[in-house]
Amino acid sequence: MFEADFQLSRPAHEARIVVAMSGGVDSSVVAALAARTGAEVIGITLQLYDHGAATGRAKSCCAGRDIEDARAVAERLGIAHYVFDYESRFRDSVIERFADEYARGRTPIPCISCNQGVKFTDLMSLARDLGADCLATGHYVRRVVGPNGPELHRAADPARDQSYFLFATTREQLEHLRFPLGGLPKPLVREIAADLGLPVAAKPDSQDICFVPNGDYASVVKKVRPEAARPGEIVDLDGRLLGRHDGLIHFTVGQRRGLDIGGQAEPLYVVRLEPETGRVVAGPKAALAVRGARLAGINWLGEEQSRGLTAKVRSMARPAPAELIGSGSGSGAGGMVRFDQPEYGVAPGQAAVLYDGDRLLGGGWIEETVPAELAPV
RNA sequence: UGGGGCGUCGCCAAGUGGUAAGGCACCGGUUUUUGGUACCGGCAUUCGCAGGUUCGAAUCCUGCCGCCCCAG
Repeated sequence: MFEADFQLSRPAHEARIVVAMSGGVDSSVVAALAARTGAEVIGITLQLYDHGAATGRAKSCCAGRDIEDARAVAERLGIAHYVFDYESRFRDSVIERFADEYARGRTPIPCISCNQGVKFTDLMSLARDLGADCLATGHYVRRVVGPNGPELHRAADPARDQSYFLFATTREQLEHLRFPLGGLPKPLVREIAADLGLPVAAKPDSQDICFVPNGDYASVVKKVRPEAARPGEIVDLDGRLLGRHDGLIHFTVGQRRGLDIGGQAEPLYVVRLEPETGRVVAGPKAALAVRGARLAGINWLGEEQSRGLTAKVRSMARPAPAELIGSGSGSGAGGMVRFDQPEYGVAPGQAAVLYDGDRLLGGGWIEETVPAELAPV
């Protein structure tokens, strides 16, 4: 049977591990693996949003049914389990920000806000209060102890890698975090769950935004920021009117479907959003090519580095050769990432995450992009 | 109310006697712990309308309707 290494600094039987349990297969297996080490294990589940509306949804997390699942798993494993109500905190730090970003014509990544705020700040502080040696989660990333301390690496299975969502993790946080699934293929995780008879073994993977029912994120934004749904014009690259839309919140850069403009020789994509005028600018795929992006709020988890990097502008992209130029020093600075080859569908509000091989060095928030036709950045 | 042109799926558009291409849009699915992309599948028994010729018409003929252009 698989034994996970929780990289504890003292004998397991003296250690206390807090596991963030969402109610899904992954974090349930983490709890099981933690229990198997002989350490004292405490499962914590945060109730994050309207559990009434989410009850019964199969592919959600952190609400209603999932909390019951987490509780059942903890019971099965014979570990302590606590549920905390973090709805208001989640609403402020994730949902409100999510809506604000869309209202500004940007495209947010709520999963990163959630990891940084609720999970790696609030939950971690809970874990500390409980005297935990570490906080373990079900993220598919690897924590590798290097010569200069812990490093964050991509998951062994690139198809499951979640490092993109963790780029803003601080060194302090990484010190206390553990990711026992980072080296495992997903099928093995399910196998472990099945072997242990965990009730969630066959539960579907979560997907889409957890607090958005039916994938209709625009209605969530409208509910929080009613003023964000202003109709406007759809124009081409030269400003010619092509059609109309029901609000910027329905679009993101690189999007093809939903423009509802026919009669074209080739597909039209959203090239950019103009919150000031309320216009959606559409153009051919070639107009999507960007050579670089200006970043803000850069976080360095590893050593600062500008050359020999690869960058991901979306979670499931293959890391593309890039360099970072004009970067200030230290975390929080701005900079410009330049891609060796053009990237497509890069939206402000998304993240550019930097790697050196498998190691995640850091990343930043995309403020604006540099079209490929313009002079090299 | 003289002349010319045009009317094929929501849009663009092939097809001029042999039994309706394609693109865009749209819809569905697959992929995916963000948005999105990509991929796969679906999408006109019918060609402005009504007659006629023909074994057979969107394609030929006649009439009507509509739109556009030129000229008055």
